[in-house]
Amino acid sequence: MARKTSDSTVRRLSRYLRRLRKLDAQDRKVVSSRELAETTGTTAAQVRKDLSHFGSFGKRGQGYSVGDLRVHLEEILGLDHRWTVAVLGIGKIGSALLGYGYFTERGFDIAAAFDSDPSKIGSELGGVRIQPLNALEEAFREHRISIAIIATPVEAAQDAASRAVSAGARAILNFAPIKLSLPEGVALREMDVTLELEGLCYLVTEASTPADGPE
Amino acid sequence: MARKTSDSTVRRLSRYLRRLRKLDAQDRKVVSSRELAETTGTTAAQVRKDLSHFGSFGKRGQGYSVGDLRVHLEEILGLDHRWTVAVLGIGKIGSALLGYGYFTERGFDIAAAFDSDPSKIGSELGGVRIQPLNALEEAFREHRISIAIIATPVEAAQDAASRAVSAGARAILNFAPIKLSLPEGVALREMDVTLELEGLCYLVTEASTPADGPE
DNA sequence: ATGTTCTTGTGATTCACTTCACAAGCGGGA
DNA sequence: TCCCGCTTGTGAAGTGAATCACAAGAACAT
Repeated sequence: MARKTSDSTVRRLSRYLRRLRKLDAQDRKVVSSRELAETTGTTAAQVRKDLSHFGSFGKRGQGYSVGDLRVHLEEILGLDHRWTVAVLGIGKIGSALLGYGYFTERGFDIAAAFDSDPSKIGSELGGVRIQPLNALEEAFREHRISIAIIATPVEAAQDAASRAVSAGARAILNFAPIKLSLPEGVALREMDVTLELEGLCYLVTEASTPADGPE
Repeated sequence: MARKTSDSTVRRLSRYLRRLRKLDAQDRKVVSSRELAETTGTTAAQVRKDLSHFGSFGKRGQGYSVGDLRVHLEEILGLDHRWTVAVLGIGKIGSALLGYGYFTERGFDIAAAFDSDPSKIGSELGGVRIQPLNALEEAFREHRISIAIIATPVEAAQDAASRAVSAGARAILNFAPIKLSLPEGVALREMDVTLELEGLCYLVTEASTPADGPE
């Protein structure tokens, strides 16, 4: 089943799941596609299309069982078990990630942290000891780490990523403002603050240029 | 000119600009759509389509002038002047942002920082003094802040955002894992680490389920 | 001049995602 | 049992973005 699920669909599924977990915590039993849509910023039809891609989880006339759908989505997204991640580069962003509370709560454990700066190595942050890069291979093997978060300065990002991949990483979350080149089959997502800020600048600028027309 | 530029186009323009600045620093004079495409992860046709949306900047047979195109893009994106931003919520992420070096370098100045925790107020981080939320309106006015970065805990995010908007913010960059509701006309971009991580989990999981067929 | 080579700019086409619209089905009440 | 209100699941239609493909044009050599 389920061929070629687009990135945007996956992102929406995550949002649905987030909502479902909240509803579940509130002991809600059922939810309609309409409500799910409104609270996650999409349309009812979209919700149903997204879900129907993976099976038929609802009851006509009733809606979806919060608990069941939650379990289904967790399974679809691969979130029915915890994930172990590593952070490479313990600068401002890396440090923030090590102490970021939502991770554990959402099923992600940071098992290892790496930096090349000798003065940082050995210290502990958020309960994780910072190790030198040459400990990377062993740590990845030992903890079965499959996701690497790249938070190094831009010059070091490609090397760090390549190294993580050869050590076994199958997915990279990249905070460095650079286009990483990775072997086929390694998943990649980017988090680029300045890129998003620049996008906002465009929107603000565009909205205030009296340049053209109504709307 | 230029009606309805899509988000994805704007994002690509940012990437082109980033590349052009680098080429400019290396004293490169011209660049082809092909090279620009390869170094930013898209196709030559896409680059030309994106640019032609705003005008005709290249020379047939030659390519684009690095300097000229850079200036054009900076103007299009509204990056021909500096922007002043505020950070709301000085927890892990907020602190990281205050010290994040790339901002200044990229034309963004953090002019103000706010938190509700009395123990944080008054202290200085990255050269910015942390203020109480009730100083927000005045600071926004004084510094003409148009972009607010929301880095509060999820419960406080909607309030913080609404307040920033009524104080004059015209764009919000939201780090809190919640769908903000904002008045029409206010630009919004989201940075959600767990959402991206979950997306990666899906990709990794999908890639390793022998479930169905060959590619 | 003329031809060759190169790269842009852009209509036409293809592709993928979203929205629409409605039959199918469930539960509850009379 | 039969009807009615409600919501799902899903083909069909619509929309918008990415890709293709090629004419237009620029430089340069001969």
